[in-house]
Amino acid sequence: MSRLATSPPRRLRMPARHRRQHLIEAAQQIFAASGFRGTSTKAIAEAAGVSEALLFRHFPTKADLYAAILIEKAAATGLAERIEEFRRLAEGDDDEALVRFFVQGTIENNERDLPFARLMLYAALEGHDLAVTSQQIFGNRIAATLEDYIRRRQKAGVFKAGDPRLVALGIAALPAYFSQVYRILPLQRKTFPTSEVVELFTRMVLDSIRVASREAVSTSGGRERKRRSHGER
Amino acid sequence: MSRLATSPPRRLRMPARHRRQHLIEAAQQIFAASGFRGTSTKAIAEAAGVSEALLFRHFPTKADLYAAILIEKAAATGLAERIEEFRRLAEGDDDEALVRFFVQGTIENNERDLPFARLMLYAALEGHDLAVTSQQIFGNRIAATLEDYIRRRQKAGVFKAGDPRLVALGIAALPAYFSQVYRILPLQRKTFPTSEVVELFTRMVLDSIRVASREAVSTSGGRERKRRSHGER
DNA sequence: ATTATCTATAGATCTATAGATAATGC
DNA sequence: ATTATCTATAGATCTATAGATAATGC
Repeated sequence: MSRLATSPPRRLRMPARHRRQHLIEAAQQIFAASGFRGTSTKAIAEAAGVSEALLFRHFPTKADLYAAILIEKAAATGLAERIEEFRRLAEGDDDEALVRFFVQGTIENNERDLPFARLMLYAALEGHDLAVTSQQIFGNRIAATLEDYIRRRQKAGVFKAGDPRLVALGIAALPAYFSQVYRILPLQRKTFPTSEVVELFTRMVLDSIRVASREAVSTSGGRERKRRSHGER
Repeated sequence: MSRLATSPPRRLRMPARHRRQHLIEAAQQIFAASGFRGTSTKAIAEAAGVSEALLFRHFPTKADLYAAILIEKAAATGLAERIEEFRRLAEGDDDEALVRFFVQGTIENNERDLPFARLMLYAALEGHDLAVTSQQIFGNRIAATLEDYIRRRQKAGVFKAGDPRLVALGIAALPAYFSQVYRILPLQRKTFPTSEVVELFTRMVLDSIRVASREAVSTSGGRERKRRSHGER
C-alpha cells in the first residue's frame, strides 16, 4: 500500500481518561443521529478514529457506553445551576421573570447541545429508563418547582385555576415543542431568532395563565372571582 | 385449541391482499416500538406469524414495507375529513370552536392510533422524509389554514400581534406536547382524562392569543362558563 | 394450475474477545 | 514495565433469495 507522506500510520495515544472522554463525545454524535439500536460500534469507532477493540476496552458493552454518555452529559449540561436559579426565582412573585427564564432556558439548553437533545428524545422513544431520561426530558425537579409556584400563585388569585401539573405542562409545551420542531428535528426550513421566540412565547404563556387584567371583572368565570386586591402571600 | 404433537403446522393461507394488509399492521406495531433500524424482519415475521420469506415476497425490502406503512396509514387516519371540517370552521369567526376543535382533534388523533404516532416520531428522528413525515407531524395543510386564520383575526384586531407561524406553533404546542409526554412516550405515570385537558388547554390557548379586552366582551361568554363546570360530557 | 407458504441458506454486518505490537514513563 | 492500541476473528444476527411443498380454485 502506498503511504502518503502526510499521513503516516500515526498512532496517536491518549491517556485512558482522555480517550474515554473522546469516545463518549464521538459516540454521542452517532447515537444522536441514529439511536441506540440504529448505531453500530463500528460506526462509533470510525467516527472516533480508533479500532472497535479499543472501544470495547473502555466500555465492556455498547450499552455501557450509552449509559456512560447519559450519566456524563446529564451532569455536565449545567442543569444544576439552572435549577438553582430557577428555585430562587420561584421564591419571588415576578411571574414574567420566571416565565422568561424558563422559556429561554429551555430553548437555549436545547440549542447548546442539539445532539444531546436528539439523544434524549431517542432514549425516551426507545425506552431506556436510566432515570436520567425522564428527568432530562422534562426536568423533574424544575417541573416540581414550577408546579409549586403555580399552586401558590393560584391561591393568591393571580393565576387561573387548573390542575398545576397540566398548567405546568402547558407552559413547558411552547419552548419544548418549538425546540423539537425547529431545532431538534429537521422539520422546518425557515427558522426564527431565539430572542423573538422567547418574547412572543413569554407573553403568550403569561396571558394564558394569569387572571386577566387587574381591574377587569374576571372573564373566565368560577372561582377566580375570590381574587383579592392586596398583595399575595 | 391446544396444539399438541398431533396437530399439524396448520398453515392458514390468506389471499395476497389480506396478507399484505395484515403484514402492514403487524409491522407497524414493531416499527412503532423500535424504529426502523431497531426492528428486524425476523421480529416482524414472528409478530405476524409467518416466515420471513413470505414477508419478502410481499415487500422486496424492509424499506419498502416501511414505506408502505407510511403511505397506507397517512391516508387512513381520517385526516382528510378533519382538514375539511377545520377549513369550514376557519371561515367563520368562532375562535373558541376553532381552538377546541384543533386541540381536541390533535389529542384524539394521537390517541386513536398511538403506534402510528410513535412511528411518526421515529420517522422524524430517523429522517425518513417521504414527504409524509413532516406532513403528518404537524399536518402542513392544517398548519397553513391555522396561520391564515390567525392572520385574518390579527387584522380584525381580535388576536394579538406576532408572527403567525410562531403563534400557530404556540397553539399546536399544547396538545402536541401533552400527547407526546402523556400518551406517546412512557414518561408520566399519572394521566388526565382528555376532556379535562381539552377544556383547560382551549382556555389557555384562547387567552394567549386574543386581545384582552375582547375577551370580556365577545362570543365565548355564556356557553363557556357552562362547560367549565367539572362534570364530564 | 396457480398461488401462498415454508425450510434452508448465503452473504453481510454486528458485538465482543484473544493475542500481538508499539508507544510511553521509569 | 506498563499501557494504549491494533489486527484478526468467533459467533450471533441481519436482510434477502432459491427452491420445495401444500392449499386453493378450476
